[in-house]
Amino acid sequence: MQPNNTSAVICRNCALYQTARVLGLETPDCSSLNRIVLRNHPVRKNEVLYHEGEPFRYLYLIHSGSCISNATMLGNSHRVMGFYLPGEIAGIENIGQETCNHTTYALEKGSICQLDFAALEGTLSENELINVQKYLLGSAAHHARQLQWERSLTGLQTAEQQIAAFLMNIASRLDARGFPAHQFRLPMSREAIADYLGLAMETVIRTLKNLQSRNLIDIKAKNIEILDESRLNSLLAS
Amino acid sequence: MQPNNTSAVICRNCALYQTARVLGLETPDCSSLNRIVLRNHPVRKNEVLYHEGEPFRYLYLIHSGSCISNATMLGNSHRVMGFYLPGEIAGIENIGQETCNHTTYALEKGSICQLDFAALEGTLSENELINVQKYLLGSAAHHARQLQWERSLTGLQTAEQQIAAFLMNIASRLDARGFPAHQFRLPMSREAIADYLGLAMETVIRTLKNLQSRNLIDIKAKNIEILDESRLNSLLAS
DNA sequence: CGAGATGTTGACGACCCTCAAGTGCAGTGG
DNA sequence: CCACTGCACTTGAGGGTCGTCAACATCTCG
Repeated sequence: MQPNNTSAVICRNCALYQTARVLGLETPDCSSLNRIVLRNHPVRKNEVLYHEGEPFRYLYLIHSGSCISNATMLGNSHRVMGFYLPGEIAGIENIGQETCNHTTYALEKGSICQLDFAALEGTLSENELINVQKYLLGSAAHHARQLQWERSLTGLQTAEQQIAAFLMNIASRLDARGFPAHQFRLPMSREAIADYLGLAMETVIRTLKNLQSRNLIDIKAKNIEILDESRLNSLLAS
Repeated sequence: MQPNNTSAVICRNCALYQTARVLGLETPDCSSLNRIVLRNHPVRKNEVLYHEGEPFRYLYLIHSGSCISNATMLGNSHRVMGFYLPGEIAGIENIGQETCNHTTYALEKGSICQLDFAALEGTLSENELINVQKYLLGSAAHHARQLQWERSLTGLQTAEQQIAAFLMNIASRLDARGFPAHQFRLPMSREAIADYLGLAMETVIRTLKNLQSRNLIDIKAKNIEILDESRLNSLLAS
């Protein structure tokens, strides 16, 4: 068997690598987590990670690809609750309750790590458990800050500001994991963006086109390039 | 000194009581937390718990009264980020970073418990620490779910739906801590509600008045009574 | 009691949603 | 290779909701 260099490199982009480091492992191959981690598992487009209402047990660390979360609202309508990009942890908001309250599935082909959260306690030493919990607590708090910031953007602002904020948000999250932040692919449909932001799909399209005509961004289908980050940012300062 | 019955009773309404239980204490007086907890500390109206940018160290468990969080946005404008009601934990979203990113102050006279988060690790036994971390992780995840739900309400809906959702949200949070959920006081100003929801203050006022004229709620100044919960809920199912 | 903060009401206009028609593109089968 | 079908996306016209502005009322507290 050849040395596991490739997955080691991939692992650096993902939250699991951080988790491994917290465990006191210096080797990035995460070997001593193998009992509770399903590593580098491929997922197909539209493959569901977890269903709304099913018992909560696993956290999913996105290696590559991206995911979308949907939830059922009052009146049985559905709503896009969020997106997970490479390196992020899907399912962390389920901690502390019996069942999952979103349905999360892959937007494109990719790979994930599956971490058996329920088995953490029985598997790790007390010291290891403290470190993993500390790490997850930090991640959950980070997630909450992220949501708080996003919540503060919706409603008050114009559609243009919301779209700009959405793009900057995706860019900064990609940047945080070492991916190119000025040229990337929006894996979700225009409709999903609209649903997520609470706008009409037509407004999303018109606004993107308008930003393009002013040379702030360049879009071709799902591929986006941020041409003038500072002007895009200054749109948010109202 | 007389037995500490009153604060023991108060303590049942607050997150600290839960924290004490996780620590394995059967007595609700939280006595063995005293080294890291400042208990039942009175706060005046407008008294600041923590400032944006100052080092993060404490969690604040609201005994009585309520708090509001503000944050500085791009362009030095300010925005209401959230409210904390009795029994909730202010500051939990700061975990994992060096500094606080909101300014949080009391909306009215009340009392709080201050928990020295930084000193948790050195003070508690490994087993106790695991339990406290587990509890805080659950609280942070709960907070994230709450924010996710709130985020999903803003933007898509009409002003009326947002106001209705806001009222139901406050009511359910009060209900969760054993307070009356159909008749309560809105401790924050109309302007703060508007800012929080991303609406104009005038819209908040007009919408509340409209709900009142349809006998869904009754308002006198800051005192609100929910007259028809089911119809109020059905507004959300669009 | 007076002054500033907070809350209320009305008129008008902009932004964005709705509805509807049309375009481009991917996958399928002939 | 080309129609065909379905879906995502695009574009246009019209109307409703809510923000802005301004005047006024009420509350709070020294």
